Formats: sequence, structure tokens, C-alpha cells
Amino acid sequence: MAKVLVIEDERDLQQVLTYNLRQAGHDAISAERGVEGLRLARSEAPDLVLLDLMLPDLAGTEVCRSLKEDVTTRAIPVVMLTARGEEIDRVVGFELGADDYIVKPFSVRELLLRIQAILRRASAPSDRPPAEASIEFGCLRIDRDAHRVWVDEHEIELTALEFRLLVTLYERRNRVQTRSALLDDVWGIQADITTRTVDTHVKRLREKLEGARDYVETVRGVGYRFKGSPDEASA
Amino acid sequence: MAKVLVIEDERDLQQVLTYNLRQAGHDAISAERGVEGLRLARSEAPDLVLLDLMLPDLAGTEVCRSLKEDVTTRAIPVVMLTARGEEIDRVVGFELGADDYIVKPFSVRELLLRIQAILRRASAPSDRPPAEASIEFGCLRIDRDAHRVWVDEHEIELTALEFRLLVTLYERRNRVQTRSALLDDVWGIQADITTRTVDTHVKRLREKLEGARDYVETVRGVGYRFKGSPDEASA
DNA sequence: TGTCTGTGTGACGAAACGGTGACGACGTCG
DNA sequence: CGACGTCGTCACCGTTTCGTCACACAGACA
Repeated sequence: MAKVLVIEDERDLQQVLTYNLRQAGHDAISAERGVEGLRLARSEAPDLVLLDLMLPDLAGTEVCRSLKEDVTTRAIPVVMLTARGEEIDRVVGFELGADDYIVKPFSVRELLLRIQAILRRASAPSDRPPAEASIEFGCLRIDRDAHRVWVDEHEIELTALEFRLLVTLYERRNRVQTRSALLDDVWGIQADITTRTVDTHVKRLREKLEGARDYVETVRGVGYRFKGSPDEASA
Repeated sequence: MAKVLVIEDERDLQQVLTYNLRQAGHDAISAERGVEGLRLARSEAPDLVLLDLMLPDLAGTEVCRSLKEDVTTRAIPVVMLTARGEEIDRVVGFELGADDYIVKPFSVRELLLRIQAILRRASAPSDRPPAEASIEFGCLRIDRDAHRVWVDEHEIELTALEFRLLVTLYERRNRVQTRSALLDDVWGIQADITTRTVDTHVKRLREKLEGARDYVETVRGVGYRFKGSPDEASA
């Protein structure tokens, strides 16, 4: 399906990862050190990189930065692995350009799902316009780059989390997102969060959305859905 | 019906299981230890493995892992049995590749129902196209992603349960679904539900379906059936 | 036609679900 | 250090949804 480069020094974990990736039909290659990983990333042109943050030589963050600085590897999605102890601020990971972020111990199943999602997002940029930087939707305007949102020409202040929640819902408009799907996509996979937390943040988001609050619909017993415009819905 | 391998060291429980499996028309073989179980799994090619998590020699988790690593046994569905005390995180079970998961004490009937469901799922994965996201059928339109349903261009509001019931019936259109089959597929695995409950929900569904209500037919003495279009029916 | 079994229907109590406000933990910044 | 902002969790409450029951009704069969 796709070629995945695993950069991970712990042998056991590396084995588990490559094994499961191959099980899932992927092509897996691996490196134990950062420099080797960078080399492979350039020569093998993987579709995705799984990167441990703790490596013997280079810090994972450095590897990530390098990957994102190099023109030949810049476009490759990076998924970071971090132990629970070393919890970086999630934002730092995304700042470095990581596309996703997983805290150990994680479930292999969930990891694979995430990889699928990222590959899908990366591989099919054609059927869905590759994330517009600026979104205009009814009375709502979102500037992704600037992380700013306006409702009826008047700016509202969202936290980073609320912003991600809004954008995620918007990107999947007209599709119900279950709470766990949202936890995956917005929070980043950590299952140690109550699903009710999603509700709370939806509430906070709605409050701030004021006149645009009705775009976020509740689907009882299932999850939440961003209401697309009528014509889009029927399309 | 199917060949089931029971790997369970407690004699009593093993007896009960094999007895009931045979009662239900299955072919049951059993092992008391993990290694023996693995051997039988390879030589007997069962259709399903019932695996206790607590075994005298190997841990059930190890057995499961081995089953899933071996090419010849990989495809066999595994159902895990665990005592309530040893509650594993459910995710761990699925990580190991278990297909289902039952906590003791369980009702034999429930176990059998689960086994049925898994066998049904495993036996016919290919004959049916992977579920269309949008369904158009006569005056009925179903959008699975959005969880919305229209009858004659006019949207109707279904509860989550009603939606699942409708989709399930539709997916198996032209085939009668017994009440217990529906309980399995729509309700999940709550065996503690009266079959009459199905009737009630069919009634509620029909009410909301208005002009499309006749798609849901009653087959007296058997169950319910979604009436496919005439040409499909004869196909 | 009468009986018997199986299904439709309406009502009711219990449980589940989601919205909401409050609280404490944590990190940041002045 | 204290004030502030953000986030995760919890408890409460109104509403919806669900499961069950009793009874009416319909089809099968003699």
C-alpha cells in the first residue's frame, strides 16, 4: 500500500511496528539512528515516516526539523512517537512540522488507523481541495495560516484546541464524527481522555461561534456533524 | 455448522462449552493447554478459537499472538474469555488480534450468539460490495456518513438505533432477518433483550418511513425483510 | 366460523444522552 | 509570587430514547 520508514532504536518496538505495518499491507523499512533515518528518507522516498523522539544520536526533533527543511523530504508526512514521560507540548511537535503525534504506550490498531488516515489525506489531495488556507462559509470565515476566525465580519478568539476542533469538523462537513474519531483527530490519540471532554469543548466552541453556532450539529447517540450548505449536502 | 477449538484448562467450563457448542450444531474440539491448543489450531484448522486468558503453561495472550503470527492460523477468528478480575484493557485484546472478547461469567446463549455473529462476519466478507456511502432506493435516500435519511426528497429524523436497523435491513435486502439476527447486528451483543423489542422498533421505523414503509416487510413466523426492487429480487 | 399463534400498537417507567456550569490542575506571563 | 487562561473532569438536570408490557388485531388452519 505505502512505504513507511520507521526510525526507532528500541529493537522490540521496531519489530512490532514493521511487523504490523507489513501485516497491514505496507512496505516497511527501518533505521535505528537518526542520521541513518535521514539518509533512508532521502534515498528511499517513503510515503510516511514514523519517528521516535528518543534516539541515541540525534534528537527526534532534530530529525524532524531536518526532514522538513530538505526539499526532497519536506512533503513526507511525519508521525512522532513519544514516551509518556517525555510529553512534549503537543504544539511543539506540530510546530516542527510533524503531521501527527502518538504517545506510548499506544495501541497498534490505533496507530495503523492513524497512518491510514494520514496517507489518505496525503495521497488524495485531488478529490478534496488540499485544505484551503482561507475558508469562507456562510457567516463564518477561517484563516488557517493565521489561526484566526471571524463570524459576521467580527473576529472571535478561539483557543488552539477549539480551532483544531472547528477545522476538523469543517473539513469533514456533512459527515458525522464520533467522539472517538474527534479524539483521534483533534486531541491526537490519547485514549486517556473522557469522551465527555469532547462535549465540553463543543459547548465552548459553540459559545464562541455565536451566530454560527448552528453549524455544529449534534447527532444524538452518534457524534457531531458540521452542517454543510444545503446545496453541498444534496450533492 | 462450524468447527470450534476450545482452549480452556478448567475442566468444568470446558465441558460446558463443548457441550453447548455441539448442542448448537457446531463441531467442538478442545485443548487444556496453550501449546496443545496451538498444535490443534494448525492441524485441525478450526473456524474459530475460544481462548481462555488464564492457562497453566502459556498465557492466553501469548497463544493469541502465536495464532496471529502463524500464516496457517492467522485468519482464524479468536474469541477471548477473561475473568472479571483480570480485566485487560479491551484495546490490548484487540491489539493482539482477538476478534471478540467476553468477560466471565457470561451466559452461554450470549457466547453462542457472539460466535454466530463472528462466523457470519468472517464467512462472507467479499460477496458484498464494501457498503456504499450514499444509498438511493426508490423514494428512499440514505446518507451513511451524514447519518441522514430522506423519503421523497423530505428528510426524516431517525434515532441512532432506527438508523442502524434500517441500514442493516437494507444491506441484507431480499433476505429475511430473524429477530435474533437483528439483535446481533443492530443491538450488538446484548442478549438480555426481548425479541419483541425488535417488533417495537420496526414499528417505530415504519412510522417514520411514511411512504417508504412498505419496504420493510414482515415475514410471519420468521422475521423481517427489506423488499428490494423487483429486478433485484429476481436476480 | 372459532381458535390459536404471531404481530401491530400505544402507553409507561427507566435509563441513557447531551448541555451546562463549576471546579481544580497545570502552565504561562507579568 | 499571584493572576490569568486553558483544559479535563464531574455532577446535575431536562429531554430523548429505549425496553417492556398488555391488549388489539390479523393470518393460518381446521
